Amino acid sequence: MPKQVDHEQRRRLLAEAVFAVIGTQGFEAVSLRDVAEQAGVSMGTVQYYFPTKRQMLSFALAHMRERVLARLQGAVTALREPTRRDLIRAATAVMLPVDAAGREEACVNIAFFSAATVTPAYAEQLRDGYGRILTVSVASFREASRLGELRDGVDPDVEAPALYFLTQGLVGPILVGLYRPDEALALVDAQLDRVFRPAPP
Amino acid sequence: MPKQVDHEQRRRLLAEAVFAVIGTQGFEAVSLRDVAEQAGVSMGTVQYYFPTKRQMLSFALAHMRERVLARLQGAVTALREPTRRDLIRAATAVMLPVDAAGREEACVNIAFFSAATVTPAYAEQLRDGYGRILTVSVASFREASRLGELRDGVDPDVEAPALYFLTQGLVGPILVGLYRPDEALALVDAQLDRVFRPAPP
DNA sequence: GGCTTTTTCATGCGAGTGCATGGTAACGGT
DNA sequence: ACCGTTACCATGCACTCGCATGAAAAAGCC
Repeated sequence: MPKQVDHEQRRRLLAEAVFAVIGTQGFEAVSLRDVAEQAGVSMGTVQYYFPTKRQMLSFALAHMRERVLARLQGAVTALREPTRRDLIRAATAVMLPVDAAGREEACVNIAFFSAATVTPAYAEQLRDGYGRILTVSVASFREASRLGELRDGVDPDVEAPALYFLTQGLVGPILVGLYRPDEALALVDAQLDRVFRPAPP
Repeated sequence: MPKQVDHEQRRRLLAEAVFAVIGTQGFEAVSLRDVAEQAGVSMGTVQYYFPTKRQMLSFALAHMRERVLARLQGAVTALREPTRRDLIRAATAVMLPVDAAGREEACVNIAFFSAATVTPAYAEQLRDGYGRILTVSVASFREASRLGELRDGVDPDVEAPALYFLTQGLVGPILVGLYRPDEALALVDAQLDRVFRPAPP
């Protein structure tokens, strides 16, 4: 029984094609034909790996989550001797559309957020994904608080969601050109300044 | 020359139908037939008032902005002897999907944000609309700062965007059920507590 | 090499799309 | 009362959509 291709890898390839189509032509323009063309295969192949369009999009959403997490992991491990603030700042920067990859991910994510308002399955996936990130963020802030890195009177259970939602709120405005990435990062830094104790020289 | 109907009002009616369709079936499901049925008219009528679908959606986006501003105005004027913090909090609450109207508006807005990533005309409209709100917010914070209502060392030019983008970032998570409206308002209040001086008894 | 299984593709189909067209009802001015 | 403008509607058309079908190509196993 021959099994020469890795189905999961093939699906990831198609998911990347989905991202490209969403990023260049928008979510509503995603069709099986466009995805097939973008991936360089025929339409039948797309159907072979995804029985239905919705399943394809659902897989793409799951793959997008993993892609973001991978990029986040990479950005974190790239730091040499980072402080906790450095880690949080790097993770925040990953979620902002500052480069091409981040912008594509942001476009895809906002598209799925929009679709999630009428497709509960997407909403559940987004809850899981972002809820996990939020949990990690809270844990990181709590650890910083335990180590005395935060200013007096700063509640990590408030500041973690605050920074997280601030970041989320910056994505849309950056995408439409209302705010520049450097302005957004400056705002994030200002927030971090107010939360973290100044570093001892 | 008979002119018995108000074209602008008719367009607003159709725009409201567009909102209903987006809110219940999603942005990509918006068709001229759906809008016509939702509005209780025929498809030809929709075409009569909007030469093309894109112009209809563009008008709908502009009308949505006015609807939000009207609801914001209403919420603000409903307050009796409000403090500046009360005003800012009320305006913030309007932009969060806490009730049915707010939720519908949020669904429509996020849909247009998504579409704006590939439709520059939408992006420009969103920039104008939200940029205006942001400007007003900054002005309000500056006024509060001038009157000494803010805590020491608080920069209104930082806090105004921070609160605004925090609010924007809360919209999506509330829509998908990751965060509850009361949690979001609590976060906003915490932010306001940190920015505004405690009220003198 | 033959054969089965896996993988890929081309094509067809019904449904739905945006838009164009021609026709019809309603109203205001004279 | 009549007519022209306005408002509205039903229908047709070319197109695209997701999905189903059947066949061709590729690849491991005997």
